[in-house]
Amino acid sequence: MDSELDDRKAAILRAVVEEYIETAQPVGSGHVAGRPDVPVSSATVRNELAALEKEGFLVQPHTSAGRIPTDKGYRFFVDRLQAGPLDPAARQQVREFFAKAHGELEQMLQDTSRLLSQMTSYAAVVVSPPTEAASLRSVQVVSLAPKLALVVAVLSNGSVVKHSLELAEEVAPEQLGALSAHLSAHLVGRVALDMPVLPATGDELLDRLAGLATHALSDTTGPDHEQVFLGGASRMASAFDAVDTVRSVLGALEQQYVVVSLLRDVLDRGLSVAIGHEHGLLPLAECAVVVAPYGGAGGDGQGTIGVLGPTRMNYPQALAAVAVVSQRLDRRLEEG
Amino acid sequence: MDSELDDRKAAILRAVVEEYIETAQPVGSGHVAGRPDVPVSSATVRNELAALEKEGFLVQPHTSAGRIPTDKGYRFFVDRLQAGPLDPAARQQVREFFAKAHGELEQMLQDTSRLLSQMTSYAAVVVSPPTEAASLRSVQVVSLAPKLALVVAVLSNGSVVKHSLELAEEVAPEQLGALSAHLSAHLVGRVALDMPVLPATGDELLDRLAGLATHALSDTTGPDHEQVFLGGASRMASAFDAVDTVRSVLGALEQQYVVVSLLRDVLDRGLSVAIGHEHGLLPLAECAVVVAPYGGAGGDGQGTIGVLGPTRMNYPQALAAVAVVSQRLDRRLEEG
DNA sequence: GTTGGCACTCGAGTCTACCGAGTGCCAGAC
DNA sequence: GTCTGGCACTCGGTAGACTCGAGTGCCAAC
Repeated sequence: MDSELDDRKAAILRAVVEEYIETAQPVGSGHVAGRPDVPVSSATVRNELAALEKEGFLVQPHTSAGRIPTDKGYRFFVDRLQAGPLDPAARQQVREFFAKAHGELEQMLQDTSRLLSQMTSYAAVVVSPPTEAASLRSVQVVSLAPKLALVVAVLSNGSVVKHSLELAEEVAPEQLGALSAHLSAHLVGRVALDMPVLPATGDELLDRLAGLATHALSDTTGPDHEQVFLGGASRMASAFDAVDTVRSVLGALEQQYVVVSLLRDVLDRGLSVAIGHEHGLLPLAECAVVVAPYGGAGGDGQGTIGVLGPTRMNYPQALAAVAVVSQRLDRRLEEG
Repeated sequence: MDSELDDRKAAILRAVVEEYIETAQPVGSGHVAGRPDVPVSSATVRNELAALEKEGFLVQPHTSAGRIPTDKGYRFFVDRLQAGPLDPAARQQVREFFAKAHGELEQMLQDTSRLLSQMTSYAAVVVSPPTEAASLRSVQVVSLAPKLALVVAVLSNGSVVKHSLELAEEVAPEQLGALSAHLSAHLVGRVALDMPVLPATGDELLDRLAGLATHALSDTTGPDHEQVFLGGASRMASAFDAVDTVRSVLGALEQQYVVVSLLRDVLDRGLSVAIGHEHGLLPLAECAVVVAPYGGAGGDGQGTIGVLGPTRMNYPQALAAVAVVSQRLDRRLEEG
């Protein structure tokens, strides 16, 4: 890495990033030179700015304009960021939220995405923990129509999965009862992901239905069945002024699998922030995302939360918000 | 009503609306005079335009510009609209969609909102049928943690509702089993909305838990528990050029109860189209909505579908799309 | 009642000039 | 050497002048 910048360059770069995040205007040497941590003249700053531009940390929209950070510039800034504490008002807001948060997991995650969005004034995403790691607490098959039944399973993390079964012939309610009992006996307590082949019972119809049901269950509990809760997408409209950018960003957010794989990818690479082109998604090239995992302690699998904003987002605030919310969510899930 | 327009005025108004919907530009007398159904000179058209403006059907953005329809102008246009047939390509698209649509109700409704959005290139909303009218097919209480249980109910329309129960003391699994049986015996087959007070069993704990559970169920199956599926919200970004409008519209769409009550309100007033200020929602003042009910035949309650676009939306297309999709959805739900 | 003609209006686009924030570079000071 | 003040230069943005053209309202004539 050539990101060995001397102290002064680092201070100047940080100043430019901070100023640009605040004003959204290209930053000139004069604005930086005034600062207490940059005790040199604007001429010196200009020389340094030129050097920083040559090294790829800054760009000039055009000659005789100020500088704007590149993705690389933001990256340098974020990497040196010591996590500042969240401001007390926001802290209080989080505390109150989790004091009141009760009831269904899904509802809470949805509300959490709203909370995060409100705290940061960017869009927020909460991905539920995958159901793979959870164990089955209950399995039941319910008849809906003569040739239609529904498998309903309750998992240890409180989520409920269901899948309809289209039956080739009519099945008597008693047989569905026997099926439910058979499935319960062999599946309850097992990890949801590995659906075993059930032992034959001698009853051909029962065995066939059991096969259908286990197949259906592994369909709905397998990977790629995370739920995505998106909050505050409308705030992306204020984050960009080009209406085209807004549309492409919102379009990308509508595709849940894009969001899920983005967050997963970032975490897999050991990052907590991905800026602009660092993640490969073209429609989100002007966005940065701040992510954190949550859960996983109780063996129930990890979920992810994230904040999505423009690359010139308020990183300290976003990092602090994501950190504190993920911690609280952790604690909450451990309590059950 | 003063909307007694003679034939020529009506034809001119229709021409202006059509032209404006197509071009998004103020329409001048010259463009209208050329048409086959307006066989008069532009001077005559000008006189009529001035009259239409005085009666409130049109406005002029500024002197010496063409005319733009008002909400009242669109209303007149829509009321005289004879429902044209959907173009064959879209018809085919719908057919294919419903041929493939299988599985869960929720998934299908979500996909339907995407379909509608794609057909019209506006945002689309699907509100699930309320669970009030459905009957209970199964009730079960499952233990999640020592002091936490989950009531899970399956309804006749295939939806599954759940509600967590926070218990004051630890309850043995056998007792939850007894509770499930007790609830099943008295609730299965009943309409979800009217939860009765269960007869006393002599077991004080059981009765107390049963009370908790029925209360929880009426909580989740009562009114205001419709699910809302929103598709293609990002398309609203292209519908307006003011970024502020986009943000306020998207913000309104994020609040589900706003959407639900908007659609319900429109249907209650016997309308299938609400334009601009006709519905009272300020953030959606520049939007029009085309709605239709679906379902309700099997006694399972009516749901609603709708298309939301700018007031200058393509009404014939939207009306046709909404009509055909709601019909198909109807048929689909009757099949089960 | 309808029409062609005409004077008028006003937004949009083009061109110009100007201002000012910002740059790069250089010569001199520390 | 490194920093700094000075200076010439660049270039986007704004404001004013001008033109163009689509559109209007009105009136006299058919």
